[in-house]
Amino acid sequence: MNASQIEKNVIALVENFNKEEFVFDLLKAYGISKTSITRLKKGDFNLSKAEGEVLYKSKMLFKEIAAGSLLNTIDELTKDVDSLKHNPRFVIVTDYKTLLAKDIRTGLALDTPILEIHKHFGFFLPWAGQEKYAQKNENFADRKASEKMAKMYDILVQETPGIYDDGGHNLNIFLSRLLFCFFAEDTDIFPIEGMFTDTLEQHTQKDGSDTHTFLDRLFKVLNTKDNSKEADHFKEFPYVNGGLFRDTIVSPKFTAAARKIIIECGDLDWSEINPDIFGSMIQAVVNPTYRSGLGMHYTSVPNIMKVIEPLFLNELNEEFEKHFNDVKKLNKLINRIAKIKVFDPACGSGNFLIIAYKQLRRLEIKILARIYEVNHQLNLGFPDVYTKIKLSQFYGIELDDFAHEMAILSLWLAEHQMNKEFISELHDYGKAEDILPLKEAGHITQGNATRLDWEDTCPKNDDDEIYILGNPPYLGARLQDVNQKRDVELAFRGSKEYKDSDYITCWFILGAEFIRNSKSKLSYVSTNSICQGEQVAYLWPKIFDQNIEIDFAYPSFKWTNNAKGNAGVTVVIIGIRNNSSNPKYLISGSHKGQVININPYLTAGPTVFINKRSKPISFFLPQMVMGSMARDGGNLILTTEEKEKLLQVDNSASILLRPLFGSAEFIQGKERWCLWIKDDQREFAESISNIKERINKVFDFRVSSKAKTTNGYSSIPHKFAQRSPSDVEALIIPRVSSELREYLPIGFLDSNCIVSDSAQAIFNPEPWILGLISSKIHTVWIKAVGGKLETRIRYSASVCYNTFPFPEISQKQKEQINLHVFEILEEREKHSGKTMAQLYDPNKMPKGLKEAHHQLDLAIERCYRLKPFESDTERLEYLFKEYEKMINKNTLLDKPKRTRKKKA
DNA sequence: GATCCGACATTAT
DNA sequence: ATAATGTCGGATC
Repeated sequence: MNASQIEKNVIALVENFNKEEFVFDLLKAYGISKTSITRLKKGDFNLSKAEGEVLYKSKMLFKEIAAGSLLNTIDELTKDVDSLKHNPRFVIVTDYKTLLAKDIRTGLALDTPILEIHKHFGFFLPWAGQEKYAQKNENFADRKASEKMAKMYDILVQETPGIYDDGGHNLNIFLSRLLFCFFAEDTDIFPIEGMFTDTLEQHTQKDGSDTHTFLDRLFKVLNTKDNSKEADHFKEFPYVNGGLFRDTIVSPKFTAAARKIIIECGDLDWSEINPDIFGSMIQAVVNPTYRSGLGMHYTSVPNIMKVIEPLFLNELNEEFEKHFNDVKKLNKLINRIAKIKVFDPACGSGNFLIIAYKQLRRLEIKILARIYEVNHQLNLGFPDVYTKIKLSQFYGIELDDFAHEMAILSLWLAEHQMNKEFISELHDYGKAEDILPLKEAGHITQGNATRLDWEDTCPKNDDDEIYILGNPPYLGARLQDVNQKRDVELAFRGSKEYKDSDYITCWFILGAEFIRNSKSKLSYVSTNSICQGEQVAYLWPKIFDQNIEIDFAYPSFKWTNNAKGNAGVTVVIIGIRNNSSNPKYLISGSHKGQVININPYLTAGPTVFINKRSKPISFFLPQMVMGSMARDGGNLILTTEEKEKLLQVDNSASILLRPLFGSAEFIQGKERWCLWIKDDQREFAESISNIKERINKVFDFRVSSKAKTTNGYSSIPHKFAQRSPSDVEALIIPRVSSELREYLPIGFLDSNCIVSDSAQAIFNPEPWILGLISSKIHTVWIKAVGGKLETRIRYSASVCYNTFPFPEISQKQKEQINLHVFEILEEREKHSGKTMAQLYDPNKMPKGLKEAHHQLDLAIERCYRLKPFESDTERLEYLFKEYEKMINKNTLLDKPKRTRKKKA
């Protein structure tokens, strides 16, 4: 069935609207067969047992509700694990007035009056096997143009030795000018369509020998007011200026091939180019590491909107709604908008600035249209209007020279596009000045934002309304080079915590200083690492100390954009402002929840910083250590096949082999082995040639490592670099594991096993310790304060275990908990063929095991207090209070440790 | 000597 | 392709 037929069907459905049959009619409209629908109605296809729900495998989960909270219902349903097992493509909720739907695969949402559903018929096309087309062809023009430009760039660089001698600045300006010409000749900036490419083609030699002189001359013409004395074919070109053509640069020499490709570039339709992201794509042209993904790290428009809306756009829109009928106030609002400064201190090719610019221009259009409407009703005249928003309200800093050129250029392109929109939306009275000669540009500075004084780029007056935004670079502490390390050190003003902080913290600290005691606010897209684990206590006290607070946040979500390759990172969006009584919001998906406080873990609780510590705060708990770290280049570790092969050659080697348990081995039941050679066994070990070879390889690996500590371990190539106790029983706790499980998959290993560094261990453990660590209340703590690998649970001794507040319990209580632990082990034993991953699969966990855990949870929580806990929020708040108490007690006993608490 | 993290890395589906 | 889910070893404490 084709799309237009489906549209007709949906229109017919609306015209003959029938409440009882609605969902079935809808499916029918998309070509679902009659028999399927009959069986769905009868119930044997309906996988849901709930009243008013229809769950149709891989198609949809539908629910009708009485009037009320549609939004809450759809939120709940989209999280309903049992239903999602059946892979419904859409979740639909309706009260038969409004219909909300969510596309589970793409995350797109629909919110429409049910009688207007035909206007959105495309939303459900995937039922008919048709994906939403727009997505696939998005940015086609940008991509095509980028690919062509990349080709031209390669040829130029290849054939022009010394082109980089000035660091590429000359070439960057040259490319930027070319792009302007391509764009100008297709969008009425130049008086004749295609005049740049045509003139070049007609007035240069085919062999490319004079292309550069032509371009040099043309660029001069574009920078000259009076061209009357120029040759005829140059005369028609206008005066551009704006700084773009101000400086004299030398165009690179062209070959026939290079000239040909420049003409091909010109023949593309550049009017389709989208300045929002075009700059980022073109940037990839000169940045080889981004080449394969074409603009890998540009921020997608929806994500930019997530920053801009709560930062200032929502508030401006509310102002507009509030003064809808008051022309005076509306004019005042426009004047306010015309003074706002938007500042991106890591602007790249400017996409945040461009989107912000466009959004403000669109709001201005809306306001002007409304003013016109009111005046019209009052029979008042309405003079021609021009925009009051100027590119000079937009500020940026960017390290990369080419990107900074692109930011300036893209802002001009955006201005031109918005002028067109202004005129067409406000027909009759909306006017725009000629774009040429280019006037004010955005204030984009090239340089290292961590070292520059931001006020040199974006001057700050007392009553200025400045919005800082952007997506500054992330780089973990171990991945920074010396200069970047120094950048962070300077930003931290000498405080030692810089050493383990992500590179982006520079932008938070400098930004906080910039907005302190002013009307300005700030919001970035950031790696979520700064809101997890040890880093929280490094960065956030420095922000909050300046009387600054988090006013909105989007907790962790996965980074995506439309580029070919996506960066592997999970991000958050954080907005900060000077302390205020205005509301605060935690936002996720379509849900926006008002909360009393947002703490640096981006949850709604009180502000507490959990510092990592080397000993358990609950001092009577046994020490937890990391498993043994090989640092062997893989040479001391063997697969089962490798082990078998080794034993076939020499069976006596078996005394040197031990089963190795890291996280994957323990959770997923994988089998690996390691060579565990004691010093007095080394001679024997080296008598076996395969092992001797492995030891040599370990030596080579360690010697050639760039880490000094690893070099040191080359003296003991027969052993793991760092070894935790062997020949004792162990409690193993995976260092990284899935966040989807209800309980941490932990367990006991016998004394022959070696725990690898991908797991933590407690040696010679008492059984009740397993009970403590696998308890619900402990998991709540881990998930709140622990580090994460993206969103996965990352268990560490110093952040998770040593900080966990647990009361000192009696021997009798321990024995009580022991019994529950034995119960759990017994339940696991009943399914001995299953791996831990299977046993603890949140959907398939055996009932008995679940019940045993539940009983354990109750017993553990009774150690804290007799009154049962009602919710995880309550558990966490209680734990934070206990933590505070213990910290204060410790502070009295020994040297002070930093901890603070703010208002709840 | 011990560690927490990764604009990630690798395996399932 | 996308979804699921944890390695390995550096630089720092």
